[in-house]
Amino acid sequence: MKLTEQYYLGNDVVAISKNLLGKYLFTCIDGVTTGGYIVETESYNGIIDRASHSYGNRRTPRTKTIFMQGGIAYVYLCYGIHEMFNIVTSVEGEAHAILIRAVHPTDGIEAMQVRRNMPVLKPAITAGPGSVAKALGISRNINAISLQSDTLWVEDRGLNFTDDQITAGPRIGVDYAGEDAFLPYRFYVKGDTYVSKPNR
DNA sequence: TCGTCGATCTACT
DNA sequence: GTAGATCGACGAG
Repeated sequence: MKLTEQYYLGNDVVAISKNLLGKYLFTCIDGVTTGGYIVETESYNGIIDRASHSYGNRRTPRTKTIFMQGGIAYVYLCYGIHEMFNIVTSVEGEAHAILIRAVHPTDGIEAMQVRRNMPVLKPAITAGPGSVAKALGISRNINAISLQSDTLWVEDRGLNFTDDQITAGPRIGVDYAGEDAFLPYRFYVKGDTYVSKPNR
């Protein structure tokens, strides 16, 4: 059930992003397992993608994780507040990454509510990348961790969405990326309550 | 060393 | 609809 290392090594990051919809993402942090199935992703297509941290082959202490071999997590801080969780794909040096923007929770919902300080369950609990990371207990100290570990992994439980249930569109919050901001690299499940911005 | 700003979310008007 | 939060990465000098 757990996706194999091989799954993450493909060189078509956009295809993998789309395929990840319906896969189950789990974390086991502090002995608590939380997770659900992925309903929204964005692709970051290596050093030629102006929206990516790796654009122009920019290697720094922060971005070096993206350049590693696929099958690991890339976690970083944005706006000084939010941690973002990405899955690194392809082989070493390609710098492909997939941002997990929204998850439909199925397991450990109470623990997520505590982490989010959200006593009443609302769709916003895992809608948006900052929310997903916080709800799942993901922080920068699991940056570069393997998705074969027992802390963080993705499962295939046979849930599949058809093309007419999936929408592709431009990515969010990447206006600075020029032409690349318009690429249809964002995928989400049409009509799912937990998608962050259904109307874009 | 310093200044700028970001793959965002929430609360409040 | 819009402002404020809040900090580290990065490029300029």
